[in-house]
Amino acid sequence: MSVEFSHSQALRLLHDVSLAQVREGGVDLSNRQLAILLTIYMDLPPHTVRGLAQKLNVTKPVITRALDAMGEMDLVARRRDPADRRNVIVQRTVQGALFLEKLGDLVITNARELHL
Amino acid sequence: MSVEFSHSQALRLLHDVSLAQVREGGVDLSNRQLAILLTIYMDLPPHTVRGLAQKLNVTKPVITRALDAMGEMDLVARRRDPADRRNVIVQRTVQGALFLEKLGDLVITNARELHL
DNA sequence: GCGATTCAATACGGCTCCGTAACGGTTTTG
DNA sequence: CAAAACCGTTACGGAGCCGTATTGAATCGC
Repeated sequence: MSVEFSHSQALRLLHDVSLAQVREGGVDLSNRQLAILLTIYMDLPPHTVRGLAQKLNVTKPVITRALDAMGEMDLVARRRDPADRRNVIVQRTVQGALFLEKLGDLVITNARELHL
Repeated sequence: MSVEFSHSQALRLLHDVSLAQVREGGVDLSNRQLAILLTIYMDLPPHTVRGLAQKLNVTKPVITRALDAMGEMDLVARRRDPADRRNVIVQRTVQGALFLEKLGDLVITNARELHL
């Protein structure tokens, strides 16, 4: 992308990416779910429910429910921490990695089309 | 942004933007609502319910409900088309423009921090 | 060892959104 | 000037997420 990156170019990029996702009609994540998913995949593990809740500034049930929903879609997996069995370790999945790969490609493709 | 724009940089940008929005705790739009809002503000008017439904590949009630929700937040406004009173013209609002301005700034700020 | 603490999950009532179908109001058609 | 077509909205039952409060399991502190 060029160094100059205008306001309307930023919004156009968001528009094109979100529009492509809506039109595709596939997985429809909320903003919260996306933020959780991206945090799991982009930040250093390990990820616990409590840790994610603090990072996102939301309550723990929000994380639990989001993991329920995304676990159902095989985007993330849960595992008990053997060292401290109170904790739950959130892990990546092949399905989740594929989804984010596709999402990243979508951003790059649309950015290129905008000559950014 | 540089011409080279890696996969992980794209996801990192999305992560930072969505995380900032979640942590902020303000308006929480679904992906569909965001796509509708950005279409209204980025594409050429006039915008009708039917036109938006076709553009986004969703049913009309989805648009009606999204306009209800975003109208309640003063992000968009509705007006009957005087020429053909069956149509509803969807219009921008000051509040909506401010929201998108803030969103665009968020993208640009995070892009700069990633040295894109 | 035993109470206090911490963890994730669950219960609960409420709200929003979903898709399908039906509905009134408006315009076009023949 | 009726019949058909079109537009946006509403009705309906179902599903998902919300925040708050509570639960059960595991660990810590004394």
